[in-house]
Amino acid sequence: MSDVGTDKPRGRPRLFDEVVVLDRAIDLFSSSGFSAVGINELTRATRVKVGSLYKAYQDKEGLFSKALERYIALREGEIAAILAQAENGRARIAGLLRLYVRLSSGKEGRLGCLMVAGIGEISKFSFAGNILHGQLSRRQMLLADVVSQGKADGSITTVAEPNVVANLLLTLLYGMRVVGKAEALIGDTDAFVDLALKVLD
Amino acid sequence: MSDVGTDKPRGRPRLFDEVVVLDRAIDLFSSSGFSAVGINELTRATRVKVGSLYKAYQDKEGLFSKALERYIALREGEIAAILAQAENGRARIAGLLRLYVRLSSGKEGRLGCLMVAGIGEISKFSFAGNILHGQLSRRQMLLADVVSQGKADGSITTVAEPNVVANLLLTLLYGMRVVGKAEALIGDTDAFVDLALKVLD
DNA sequence: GTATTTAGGTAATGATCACTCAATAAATGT
DNA sequence: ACATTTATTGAGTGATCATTACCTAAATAC
Repeated sequence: MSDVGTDKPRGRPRLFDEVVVLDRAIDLFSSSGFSAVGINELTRATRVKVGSLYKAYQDKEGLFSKALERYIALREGEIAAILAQAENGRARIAGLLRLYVRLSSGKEGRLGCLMVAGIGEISKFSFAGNILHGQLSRRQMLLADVVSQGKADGSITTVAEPNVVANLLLTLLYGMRVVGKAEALIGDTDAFVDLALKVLD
Repeated sequence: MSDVGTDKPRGRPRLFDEVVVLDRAIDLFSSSGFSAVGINELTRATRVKVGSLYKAYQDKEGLFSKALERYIALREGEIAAILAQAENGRARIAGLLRLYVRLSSGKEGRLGCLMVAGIGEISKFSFAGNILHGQLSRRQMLLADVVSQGKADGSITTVAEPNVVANLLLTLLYGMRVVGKAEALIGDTDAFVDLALKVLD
């Protein structure tokens, strides 16, 4: 074993835990949006001094971008786990809908979605805009893929094109995050998911 | 005729056109969010000096609230017209879905939805938060009402409760605004609407 | 050892932030 | 005419904004 890539980094090692910093940034940006969160607030929440923050992330959008990438990775991990344990395409979609109902309820719902927050200010981003667009299209493709699986395994019978179904599901997922942030995703959540699944018939 | 309420106002008349000011504010806040728009930007766009703006609206949230109220009134007007000309409940829902597809496409889609922008920063609002919550619940009730009408006239056959259907439709409408802002509401829009209407079957 | 590299910490940058105040202007009421 | 009311204007408020420069600290490389 040559342990490639494990060689010691050159300068002084980082003292702060990047994962913690990004998680705090995720929470702040999710609940208030990019512009509403100041560097002061970020330094207070992360306990990382402003100089270190700028050395590590160049600027505010750089920090936002890294937080967004971590947010996406975490969510995609959750989703992969849900997809893996479901027995067919329809069950996978049902699992995703249930996940987003949960994400859009209670405290987590009020916190909000970093993707939605980012899209709200997408016009002012350079690099972060690419991340947002990329994630939207990857999510759309993933949904279309699952719909195709469901059509193949017989659990999804709609004659609609997988891309159209995926578009509608994508819209539903992010719509839940908006409505849930305002605590307006109320009522029988099982009935809500069952109803949404009708677009697969 | 006594022309009640038409008596001349007491002091110096307003020089600026409030409708124009609010429309500019709607555009700015919709596309960037509340915190991202500065007073400077608002004075430049409206050509109203900062002092006059503050005399008229007290503070930035006051201006945002008035803009939001106008935005809601305009949209509800559009919606009322669409509902009035449709022959049954299902056609009314179809009309609303088509409206939001249009709102979520092209330049208007990129501009974004002021409701969604407001919800994104709802935690920092006092008065504006009530407007947002109120509009969400009124829209939810309107949707449930139209679904009930469709059930009564036979054009909507689902056994799901109108409230659940309304919740799903509400989620779809705002989801379209999010996805549309990122220019990701693509593909066959007629097929999209047809598919969404399946939740009424 | 010394040089190099990277991070931490702090004070300070100019710009912009939301907001206020006092003076002036233009209308109505009596 | 004169008092009252409301709007306009523009300078000025302190606070906060994102960002940088500079010095020190801690690691590796030679």
